[in-house]
Amino acid sequence: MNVADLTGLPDGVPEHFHAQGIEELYPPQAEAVEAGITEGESVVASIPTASGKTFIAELAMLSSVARGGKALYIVPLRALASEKKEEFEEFEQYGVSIGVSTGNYESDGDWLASRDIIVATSEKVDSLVRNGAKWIDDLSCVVADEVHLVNDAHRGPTLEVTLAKLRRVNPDLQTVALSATVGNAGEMADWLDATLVDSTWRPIDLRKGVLYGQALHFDDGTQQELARGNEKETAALVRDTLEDGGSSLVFVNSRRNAEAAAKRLADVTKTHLTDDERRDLLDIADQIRDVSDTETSDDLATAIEKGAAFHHAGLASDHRSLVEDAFRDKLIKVISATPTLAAGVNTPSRRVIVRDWRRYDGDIGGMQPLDVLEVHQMFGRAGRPGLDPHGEAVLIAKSHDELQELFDQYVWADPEPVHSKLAAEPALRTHILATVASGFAGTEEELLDFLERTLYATQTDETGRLETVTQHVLDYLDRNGFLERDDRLRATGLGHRVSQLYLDPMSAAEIIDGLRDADGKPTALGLYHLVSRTPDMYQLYLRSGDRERYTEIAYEREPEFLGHMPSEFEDNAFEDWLSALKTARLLEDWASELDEDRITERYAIGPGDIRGKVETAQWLLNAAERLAAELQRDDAEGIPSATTTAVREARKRVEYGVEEELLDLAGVRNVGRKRARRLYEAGIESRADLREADKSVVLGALRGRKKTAENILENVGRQDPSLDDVEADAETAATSARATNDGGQQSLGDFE
DNA sequence: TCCGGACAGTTCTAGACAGCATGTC
DNA sequence: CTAGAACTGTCCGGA
Repeated sequence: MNVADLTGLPDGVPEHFHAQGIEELYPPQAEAVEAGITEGESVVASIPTASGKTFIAELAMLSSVARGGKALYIVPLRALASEKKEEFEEFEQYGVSIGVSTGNYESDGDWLASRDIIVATSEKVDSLVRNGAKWIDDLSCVVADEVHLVNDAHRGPTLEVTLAKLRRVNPDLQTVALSATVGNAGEMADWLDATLVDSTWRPIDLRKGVLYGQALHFDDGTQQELARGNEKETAALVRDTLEDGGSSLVFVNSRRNAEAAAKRLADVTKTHLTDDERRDLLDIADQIRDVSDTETSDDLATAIEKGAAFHHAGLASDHRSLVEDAFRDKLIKVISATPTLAAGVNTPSRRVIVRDWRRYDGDIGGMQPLDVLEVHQMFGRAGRPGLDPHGEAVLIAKSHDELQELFDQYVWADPEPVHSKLAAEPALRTHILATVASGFAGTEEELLDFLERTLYATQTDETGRLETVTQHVLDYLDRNGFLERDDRLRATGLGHRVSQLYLDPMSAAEIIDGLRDADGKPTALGLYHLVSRTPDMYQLYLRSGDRERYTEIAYEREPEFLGHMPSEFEDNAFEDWLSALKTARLLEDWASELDEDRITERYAIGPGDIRGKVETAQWLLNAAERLAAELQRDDAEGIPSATTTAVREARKRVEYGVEEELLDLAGVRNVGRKRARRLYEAGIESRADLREADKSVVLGALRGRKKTAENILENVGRQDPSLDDVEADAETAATSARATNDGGQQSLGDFE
């Protein structure tokens, strides 16, 4: 089928595709068109990565928009939202408008309603439905990317329930689900009343193989000799690709391994760089160091100078995009990564090496082989269409037996079927409340009827399981005052609040208990601990020695904690409580202006983890504040206003990462925790001071950076922000330099 | 005296969505 | 329960 044969698209779009060099549709794309994708028919496309899924989505959405409709594209990760937005923006010239909505990147609500195509995460869509966004009713087409995610115990149910709700709101909704090749795509097609397009076709050839000793065995029966002295397998593979002019992606099973591998592989890549590349890499390394001055950041920069990099969730997001971009530009020759990269933004590579195919799993306390689906996702990163002759995906065997095992287990194996995880109690807790609160079900029958529309219902034969769990969950929600049940189901004011705030009801219950328990003004640590022990916060892991260390802190600061502290003999409960304490201490350190590198060192985490924890804490404390307000309204006991004030203060402190006295200053744009502290030390203690203060003192406190200082003065609304002819005050500058060195001396005493 | 290599024992483990108000891609 | 890479510490031998 030819692009010119496509009908139903906005004017100019077929020509646009043609100009892009797309003439003949790929077979799966043609199949999707035959299934009626441009005529509003629902389709489930189960096809490999990089075989033109986005194009299928575009056909569905653009034709829908051409008919006067509105399309929604659901992405699994925030990072993918902006990537997709950029791809779709090329259609703006044909009158199609694009909008994005994710938690950290919100376009104005009304503005969003006027967009033709909206890109959002599944959680954001869920939240928009809960909050009654009007434009949801106008949708004519929804595309769900990476639907196999319904298999994920944590985030899968959200996608599942969201799709069910969207289809319920609009029964004529065209549903397009894009999935990796999975074992049971047919079941998903049944669920969504869609035509199945199931194909393993790829635009460029993918050779899969296993390395054992010196021999690389491929699935087509060929073998390649890989000369290596005492070089490690991975290094030899990377070198071989490099000599062939290609780059490699190495998947390993822990962050530490990723960092260690990058360090070692840098010795291989450094001998394969041109002078130009070396210069560009130095520049990128500098940018990396600018992102954060932690050890992780420095290690990454050092590796990048030599043409290698690591990639994992402990990196700041700026780190990640710098690495991804430089890899796409072929400057970085190899990335060693944890699975973040397999699911993340598009980073294709000539060769993919899956070094570790087992991963530690805390639930069973040992190593567990990766899912076939996961390994295939990693494989799918091999080969850049149009650039590489073919892609290569390689596993590494340590014995002859393992060679055969890996072929059977991953190379030849079909991916597992995906299974709905909806029937788990934590998932239902939040979704049942939301379903009732946003009016999708007014009785238990209606609720069960709604749940019948989920993938879970189409997959299970086991009757009664869902009913039983639903009863448990309803009891729980009733008991905690989130809903009332007689012959009907009704969410209480509190229940509505919890649903809108996107909280797990269990988190809300924990927070409410804690706030009720507070008498007087709770401390920041107490509040950080409270939110850290909710199920919505990922807790830090207790390492050796931590148990003793935090037990001691727990007793020292016992009066500060809200709610009941489990006894030391309730093993699991106590451990969890201590993990939360460790997390709370991190937040307290951050809010006490402790340097980023000290924090990463103390908790053995990366700069990205600090941002993540801080962001979550901010969100949960905001929720706590609103819950307190809600209780004030319909509860005789209420929450004392001193508590609410303390919550707000704790949230602001964690948001800016500063002590209380800097809150005013840190709110000024371009003034972060460090600059605020320097200004304060120079005697400028508030925004008002900043507007009045001697300019040379301001400049001195900001270490003579004129441009920055002018911006800041402008942002704070100073009449005449110009700093021409102003010299930095020498004494202030000297003090400022000192203040930076031992800044954040508070609360250092407890360790080492 | 210093250094590297071999060896044994120890340590530690992936990921990341959401609110709100403001101000940016 | 079902691991394994990397790090740490120690000892030895050679220069």
